[in-house]
Amino acid sequence: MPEILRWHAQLSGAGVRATRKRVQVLEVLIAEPRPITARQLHAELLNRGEPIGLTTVYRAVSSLVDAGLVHAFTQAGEATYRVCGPTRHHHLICRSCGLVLEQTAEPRTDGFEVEAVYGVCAPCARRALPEQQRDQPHRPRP
Amino acid sequence: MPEILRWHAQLSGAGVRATRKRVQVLEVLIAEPRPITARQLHAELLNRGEPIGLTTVYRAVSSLVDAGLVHAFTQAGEATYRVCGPTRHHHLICRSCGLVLEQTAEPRTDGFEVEAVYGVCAPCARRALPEQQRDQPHRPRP
DNA sequence: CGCAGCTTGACAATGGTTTTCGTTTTCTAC
DNA sequence: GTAGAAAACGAAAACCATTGTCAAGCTGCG
Repeated sequence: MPEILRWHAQLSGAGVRATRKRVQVLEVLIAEPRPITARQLHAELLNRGEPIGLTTVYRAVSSLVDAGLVHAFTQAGEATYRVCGPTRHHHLICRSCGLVLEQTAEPRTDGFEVEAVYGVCAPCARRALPEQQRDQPHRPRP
Repeated sequence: MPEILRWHAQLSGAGVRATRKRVQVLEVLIAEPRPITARQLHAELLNRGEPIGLTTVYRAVSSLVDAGLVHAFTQAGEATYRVCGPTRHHHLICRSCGLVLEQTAEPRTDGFEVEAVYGVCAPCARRALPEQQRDQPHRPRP
């Protein structure tokens, strides 16, 4: 199924009209390789010459999340958004660089239905603390 | 090593004094089986007849997180806190009931250093959607 | 056309968290 | 013990992401 048809199917399936503003928000999200905040979305749309209100951006991403086209993350205490595929999956999110990987394998650790895994990706882990103590528990990196 | 000595060792190791207020905050956290918010911590301390300011609670949990005694989570958009063990580990957090499991095994999915895994625990998963469609991608449960 | 209902956006309100700043407590040196 | 310095404390204000309000605009349908 072509992407654009899938969008409309998923939107209407969730009772959400594919309005101009919502599609514009979705287009920005599709172009972004990693999760961005509502304010960044808003700024990017204004950059593109598309007048839109911040309130509308918040409502659009909310609709898109409800429709299953977009996934919401929490990074540094604020919500970020990114498009995600239609099949069941979970995400690996690097707390340091913001990289997101979609994983289709089902880990089911201890019976958990895993939705999001936060951690530090291999390149960021190598970059940080290359020679310092490594066995400290959960010291947040600056 | 007795718990109380470990606290002091970890606190002083992070350059944090084991003051009366911080110890009281830590005691409440130790008694709580799952993560609680700063406001809940504050209310519980007032309940116990310990006068403390909300600002101090925020600063105390921040110090305790820095010292590695407490781990911070994000649930429903606000920060929650819970004591955690001294050894390297990660957490499984149920988005539905707030249950937290400490895991010491290293999953290292795709080279990630896993810190926190958000999902739905088995009892909550059984309770929700027992017969409805199960293969929807990431539809947030109400 | 004309209505009903969804959508939009400026503005206000909310609420968790942090900053400010003056006061109090704690630690260290004597 | 006492003094002085540094850290901790707390009330109030500031901050800021997010949500609510409400009037105006748009869309589809009879």
